[in-house]
Amino acid sequence: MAGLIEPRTLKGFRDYLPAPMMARERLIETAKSVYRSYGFSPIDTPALEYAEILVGKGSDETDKQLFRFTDNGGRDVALRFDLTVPLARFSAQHHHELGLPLKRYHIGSVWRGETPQAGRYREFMQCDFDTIGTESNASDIETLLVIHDLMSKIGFERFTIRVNNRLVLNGLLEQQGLTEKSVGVLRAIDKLAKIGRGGVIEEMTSKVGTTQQQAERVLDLVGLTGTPSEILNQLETMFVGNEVGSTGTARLKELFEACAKAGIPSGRIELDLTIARGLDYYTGTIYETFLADKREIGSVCSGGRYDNLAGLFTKDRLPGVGASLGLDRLLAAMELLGMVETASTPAEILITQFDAPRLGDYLRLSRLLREAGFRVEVYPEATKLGKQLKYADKKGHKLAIIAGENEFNAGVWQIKNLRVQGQPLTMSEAHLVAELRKLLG
RNA sequence: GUGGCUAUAGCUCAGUUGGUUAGAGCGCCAGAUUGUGGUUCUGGAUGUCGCCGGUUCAAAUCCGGUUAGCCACCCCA
Repeated sequence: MAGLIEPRTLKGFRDYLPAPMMARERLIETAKSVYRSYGFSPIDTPALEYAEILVGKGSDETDKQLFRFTDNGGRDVALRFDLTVPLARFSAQHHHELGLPLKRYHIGSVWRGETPQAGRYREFMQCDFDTIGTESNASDIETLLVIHDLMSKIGFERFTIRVNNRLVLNGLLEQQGLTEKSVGVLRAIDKLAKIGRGGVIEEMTSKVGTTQQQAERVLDLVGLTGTPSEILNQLETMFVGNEVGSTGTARLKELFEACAKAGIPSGRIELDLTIARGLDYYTGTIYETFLADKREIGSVCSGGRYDNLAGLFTKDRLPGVGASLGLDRLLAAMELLGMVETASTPAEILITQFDAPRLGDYLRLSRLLREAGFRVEVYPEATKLGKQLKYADKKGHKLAIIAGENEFNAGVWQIKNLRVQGQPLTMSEAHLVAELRKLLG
């Protein structure tokens, strides 16, 4: 046959096979339930927006990475590259009808036309949650609690949420007379872990245009060590008379104290003055979450406070705070850490089809078991039993139910536990559900 | 967007200085076992060597282009 079209996917885009897709859906379910447990409501927005809504609202980089084109009606449109800018538009448009504060979560795909690398794709999913319309530090603290619960509900024990506050950084920059160059300086500081002290100084002096002395001084301050409270005490002293720095310090102090009282294990939250976040719109608290066992993969949940989210869309001032779970990156880490189950079926029970004329009985049982809350699949063909069991084994069903003439005559069902070796159980239908519950525990 | 590395069976890869019909392991299919999986044994199928073009008597092998993956820069989830 000539003229076959080669099946292929676009650069940076990919298919999801059942096993990873099930892990992905589980992750999304977990995220939703945590968000809902704090009272965040779901919303959605269109994937495609007028380009003017998206252009220039992120960084220069995001403009370059936009998937942008003219639609059939001649409109200049683009795919969203994050969920925050759509949220800004959404808030400006709807906050009057919804009221403030607005707590929303938003799970959806975003697109960036950047060069793909491991764990970085042109289409990926974000799971954002934000609190709009309040400047209260309580929301900053709650955001951190949500991140913490999210990570532990997903199943991570060894992770740290690094916290900082832009006001502290701004205070430092103000004292060094670097306010004008803050974006470049912060971007350089953000790279400290990656390129080292010398690299950061080099970048600051050559690219950003600070003096050697300014660069060193900034790094000294940012590199303060000790427990959070020790560092905060030093900052407090340093910022006497500096309002911006003092406010940032006070907010961080309240955050650490409240988290301790709320029962977050110490050590899971770190004060790290070097995290700056590249995004220009953050103005207060900043969060980054690292997996202790997969630090190199980068932050899996990041966010922060922005005090004027929708300034480009409305004169109403809409401060907010929130964070975004990097679903695909997290999933890649979980795969590497062996946290993803290998089963490729959601069904826990396979009913084999032994006697084709008994199809009705198999289907009746399957409905009865589904009614009882089990996920049940009936094998579609009455082929050799060995083949059906092999299928169950491969797909990851936990139990198989078998019945042929012998069983039907005796009025029983046979249960085979595929996770262990051994003799199958046989029992009447009356006892079946209870036994299955026990086996699937 | 810039630079580097890579591309051989469904998957992971081998293929010696270009030389006849391109290999292995795993997986897949069938049988041993016509009522019982994951172990074992036996047999079997599968490739225009990513794609296009060039050099050559001869290309999986060399050259150019292209597409995709990976890595670095940049940025970020």
